[in-house]
Formats: sequence, C-alpha cells, structure tokens
Amino acid sequence: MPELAEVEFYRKRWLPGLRQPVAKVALNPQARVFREVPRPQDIAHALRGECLRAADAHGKQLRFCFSGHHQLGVHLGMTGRLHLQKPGYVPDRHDHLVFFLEPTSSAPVLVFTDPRMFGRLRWFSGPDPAPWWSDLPPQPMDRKFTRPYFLALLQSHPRTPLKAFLLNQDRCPGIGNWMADEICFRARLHPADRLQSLSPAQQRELWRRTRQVARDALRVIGTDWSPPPESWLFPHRWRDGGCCPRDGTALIRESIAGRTTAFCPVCQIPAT
DNA sequence: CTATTTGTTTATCC
DNA sequence: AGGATAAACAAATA
Repeated sequence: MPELAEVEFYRKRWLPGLRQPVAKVALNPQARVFREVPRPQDIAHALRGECLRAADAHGKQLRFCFSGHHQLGVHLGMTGRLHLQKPGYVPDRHDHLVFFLEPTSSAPVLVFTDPRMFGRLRWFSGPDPAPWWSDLPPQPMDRKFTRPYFLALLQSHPRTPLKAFLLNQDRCPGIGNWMADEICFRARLHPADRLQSLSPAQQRELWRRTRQVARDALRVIGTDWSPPPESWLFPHRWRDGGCCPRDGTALIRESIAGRTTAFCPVCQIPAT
C-alpha cells in the first residue's frame, strides 16, 4: 500500500515517541521482515535505554535514528504500517517490532505491523549514515528533481514504457502504482507509451505532473490521510464502473509493466 | 474453491 | 543490453 505520501504519514505517527527512552523491545526474530538483519536481537539489546532522535522518509524508505548512533531502516512493503498504542499494549500476531517507552505508565507504544511481511527492516550502528541511506536518488518533490534532470532520465531509457519508468525506485523513488496512474492521467499520456515516443512538450508536461502529483499526495494523504478529491483519478480507479473524472468515459483496466493499470481511453491516447 | 491486492527481487526469456 | 514476464514472498478479502 504505502507510496511516498503514505510513508510520510506513517513517519509522523511515531513522532510522539521522540526523546523518551526505550524501556523494552518486543520482536520476533523469525519474522521474514528481519531477513536483512543478521541478528535481530541486537536491535533489542542496543536500543534499551536509548531515545528516538529523528525520523526521516525518502521515497518508500524510512529511517529512525536513535541515540547511540543506532539507525533503524523500515520499508513497509505492501501492507506494512506504523502505529501508536497505549501503555500496556499487548502485541498481536502481525506486530513484528514493538517499542515500549519510559515512563511505561504513560508513554506511547510504537508498533510496526505487517501481515504479509513484504516489508523489510534494516539496522546499522555508527556515526555515519547507514549504507542503505546513502546516495539516494532525488525524490520527485525535491529541489534537485529539476526539469533538465528529469528529461535526462527520460532520454537514457528510450524504450521503457512510461508506467515501468515511473515505478522504478532508482529513478522515481516513492512512486507506486496509484501515483503512476495519477501522473499518466494528469499528463494525458498512455501508460504503455515508450519514452522515446513522447514529444518534447509531452515530456515537459510529464515532469510538471510528476512533481504536482507528489506534492498533492503529500499534502492530502501525507498530512492526515484525507480522502482524495473527486477530480483525481484515485477515487475512480478501482470503483466498479469507474469513469474518467474529466470526460465521464468508462476507465480501462489492463496489466502494464506487470501491474494493474487504470486509464481513460479517450484522454490518454497512445503517442505512437 | 477462485482471484485480487497502492511492493520488490530474482530468474528466465527474447 | 535492456526490457518483459512470471514466480516467489504471505495474508486478507471478496
């Protein structure tokens, strides 16, 4: 589920835990989400008594920095989420990492839940940024995601279908299935178009809309998960008999780049 | 029982 | 080489 806006929403959910020492860590080292952590129990031992100092999001990745130079990486996969519980919370079977903070009678409990376990936790101790947090590509809403930068990205993958390009986390970090469809919709481009078939004007429009969708998503969903406006493709795309909010045409659903893709057959005409 | 899912990685094929 | 495709991961939901 989580794309960059949902990831930002979840990042903020753990902020009430800032600056309160960890009293106890509950985790199941067997859980698949620890597959990249050699000794999951190290997390529990290292963090006891330490405080959450910072929480960062980049694309679909999260990093929680603790005192003692400990860094916890979180990728939410398809069904992962972060939430807050009351003191005395009893972890349920899909909670894989739980922080009980001090004072235990009043501090919130931080919970990472992921039923499908496509999510992933990472761990690094040291004063430098964790290796998995270095050299991350610019996000669509970043200052560095300039038009020349984006146009160069497009040029370097001429034969890639638009949807596959938008879903690639090395190029467009944080964009997932719904944002990719929203971007194609607003740019009036067919998601299966090869990048080389886009006119210069279409490429510029694509850049503009990519940035716009990222910013809008952060504002609407990243803040408080408000329902998306009816003018977006989002609320129509899975709706039974969903129609294009621009012209009322029945939306098409087909598999493009391996993912179910919704688009309007009237305003998203192939460029070729 | 079936098919679906807002993600990623790997193998295999073309 | 680079991209398409399918499978795998695993559980809930319809």
